Amino acid sequence: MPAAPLGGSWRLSGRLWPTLRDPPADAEAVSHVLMVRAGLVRQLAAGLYTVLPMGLRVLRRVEAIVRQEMEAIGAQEIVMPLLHPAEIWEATGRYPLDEQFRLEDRGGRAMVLGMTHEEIITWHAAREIQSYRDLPQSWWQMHTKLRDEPRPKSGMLRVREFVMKDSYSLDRDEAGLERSYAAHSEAYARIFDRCGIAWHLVESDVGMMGGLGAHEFMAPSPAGEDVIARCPACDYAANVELATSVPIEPDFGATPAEPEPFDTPGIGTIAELSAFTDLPPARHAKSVVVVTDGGPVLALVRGEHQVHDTKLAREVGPHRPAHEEEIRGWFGADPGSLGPVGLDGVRVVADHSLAIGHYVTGANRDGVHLRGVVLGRDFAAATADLREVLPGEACAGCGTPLVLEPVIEIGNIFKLGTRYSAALGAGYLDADGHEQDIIMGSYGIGPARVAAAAIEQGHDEAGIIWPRAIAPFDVHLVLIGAPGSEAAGYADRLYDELSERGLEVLYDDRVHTKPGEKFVEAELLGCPLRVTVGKRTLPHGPLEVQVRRGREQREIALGAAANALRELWSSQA
RNA sequence: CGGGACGUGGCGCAGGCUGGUAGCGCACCUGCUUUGGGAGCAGGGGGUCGCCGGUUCAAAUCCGGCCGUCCCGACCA
Repeated sequence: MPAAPLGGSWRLSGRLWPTLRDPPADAEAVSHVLMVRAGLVRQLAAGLYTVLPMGLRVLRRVEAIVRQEMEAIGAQEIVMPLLHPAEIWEATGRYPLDEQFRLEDRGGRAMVLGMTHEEIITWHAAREIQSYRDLPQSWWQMHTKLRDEPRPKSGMLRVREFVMKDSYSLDRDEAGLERSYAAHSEAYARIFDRCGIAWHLVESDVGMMGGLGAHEFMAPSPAGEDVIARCPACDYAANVELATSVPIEPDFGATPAEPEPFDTPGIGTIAELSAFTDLPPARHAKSVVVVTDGGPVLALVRGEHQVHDTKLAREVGPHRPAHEEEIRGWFGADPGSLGPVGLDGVRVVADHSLAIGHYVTGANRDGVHLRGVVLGRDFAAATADLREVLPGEACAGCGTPLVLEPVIEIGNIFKLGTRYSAALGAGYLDADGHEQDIIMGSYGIGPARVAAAAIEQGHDEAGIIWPRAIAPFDVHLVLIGAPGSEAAGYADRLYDELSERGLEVLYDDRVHTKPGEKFVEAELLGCPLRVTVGKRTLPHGPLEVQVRRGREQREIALGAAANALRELWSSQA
């Protein structure tokens, strides 16, 4: 049987299916171009898309797979409002988030459009869950989220309004959370496998969700906004926001007894400095100045590394880059000659890698640097993981060089713990009669992103190549011949026979469309099999079949053609 | 939010410097021909040139402001 039969078969004539010959001017991402050209979606405004009938079929198939796998782990489907009273969000401190759409009702009551539903789920849990006997629970919905994104982009990959499958687990204790978390993780793995998408499970930052830990499901694609570091040998994989590695150590030579100043006229960047000193970038320490609520912070990484903002934020909290005037005031020098030695009133945080070796740093005097600077001896600093992993650095687990690759985030899972239940009073009485906070988890999938990722991973110059499970149709049947012709009669019968065998068929029975146009549009849409029925091969056959992936031509005998097509369909990815 | 680009029939674009009654391709309508890879010929319909203001006898074109969309950097299904 088809993976997710849903919409039934269609005759194409009279349907809304507007395809475009040219790529839209404002589309860049492959999935964006193809979704618009193939008549799946139309843009209303930045980050807002209308899903057309053909696109909706794809989403429905993804959703059906998600729904089956949610049912399979015992999660229960509900639907929550999109419009929320603001005070629920105030209770968890997330009301001021920039992504929140805010509005008032006619009575002046502050409301928000839901960007996610942790608060609402927890609010209900606080009322419906009384006893440890009521736990565990998993509740989920397939519903719209609204986010005032700073920058919608790449078509359906980053939008302001989208449907999310979001589920929430409620448990008595952390062991229960671990079970719910694992159940969701395994369900997600099945979902993405069934959708025919290549993916990696990676460790991730908890971000705005907060909580105890998180993972993301990442689909490799050049169009991706995230980057993961992955070990080809063991199973280590993490978002670069979190990834660690063993850096490649330079040869430090002997450590000088004390820092030695030297003139570096006009030197500003690590590259210039490295050329000037004839030492590799790894022998230098890079100074990055940010401003936090608690004042200026100097972040130090080795010259070949970049400070990763999320990592720095975990250490020092929210921050912004310092202005040049501020830097002059604190350091007495311009950016380019900054360093940690002899600093007063500036907190210094160094990457772990600086604990070994001695380094060239700025001397906090314009045009002067120090060589032989040693952490702990010449300056004091906390060490932390601040740097972004570089490709080729060793996996901390097994030593194999890591690979970095761009990815699309298609799903995520969070161990929330008690952050929301504590804030909203969602507790239960345990077996001893003690009040406990519910331990929560939250789990999201964006079906439209799954579809977009499938296109990013499956396309050629002619158009989309859908994985069979989420293609809009299983078979694209192209009739070449007028109504009443022998070809039309045969195509009508084949349409019925294929449909009876559980295949969903798009029957291109349009009368005023040229054969060439039908072929081109079929390849643009990208269903797994295209069958052509025309007088060229009738009445004796064979049927011409094109396998979309690779555009390979096959011939199928007329007798038992429907069964043969079903077999061929079953063999597709 | 910082930086860049672009807004001209449904779609893709030209015109703009050098102001003078808006053009091309596709799509659409009618007719004939055509019917296996986005058909041919003929005829036809459709645009306050993003908006507001300014300069000018005259503005798609020059100037100013605003709005919108996309791309690059800081944020997330």
